[in-house]
Amino acid sequence: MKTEPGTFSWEDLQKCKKKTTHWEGVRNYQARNFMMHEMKIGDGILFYHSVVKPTAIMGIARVSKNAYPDFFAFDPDSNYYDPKSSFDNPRWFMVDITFERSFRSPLTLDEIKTIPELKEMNLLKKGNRLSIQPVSQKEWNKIQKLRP
DNA sequence: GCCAACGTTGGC
DNA sequence: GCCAACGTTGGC
Repeated sequence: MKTEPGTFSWEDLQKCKKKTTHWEGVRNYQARNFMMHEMKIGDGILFYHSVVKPTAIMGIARVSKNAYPDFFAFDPDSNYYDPKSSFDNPRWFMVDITFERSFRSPLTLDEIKTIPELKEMNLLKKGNRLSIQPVSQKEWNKIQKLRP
């Protein structure tokens, strides 16, 4: 899961009550569908800081609640308000995520690029803009070895 | 700050 | 259903 640390950072997550937050504001259908259909309680998450250098995976979080309606879409005062999403027919969904552990040092995009096993990661693909991306088992295992 | 990539919108 | 215009993302 990608986030701009200026909006919501790895440190912010650790300051949350129970180190848990709802992942509101996803307004892309592919990312939404992935949350709705693929992400389940207990699944591992690589938490990635985009835009602000050094861009890097900061650590591991877990899905702690399956997808449910993103209620920020119902709030006219929210930046994430979407009048086309209603309580009865919600268009946008979110999951809850919980902090698990920080990497000793962030796994930077530059480092990821040097690792042959991670060459196929969605993160490295040109034009990739999706804020939530699947990670293969192989990639996951390799990253655990790099940052035990 | 630039710009490629790409998703969304809306007129037709 | 097409596609031009527009907005956003995000690495560089």
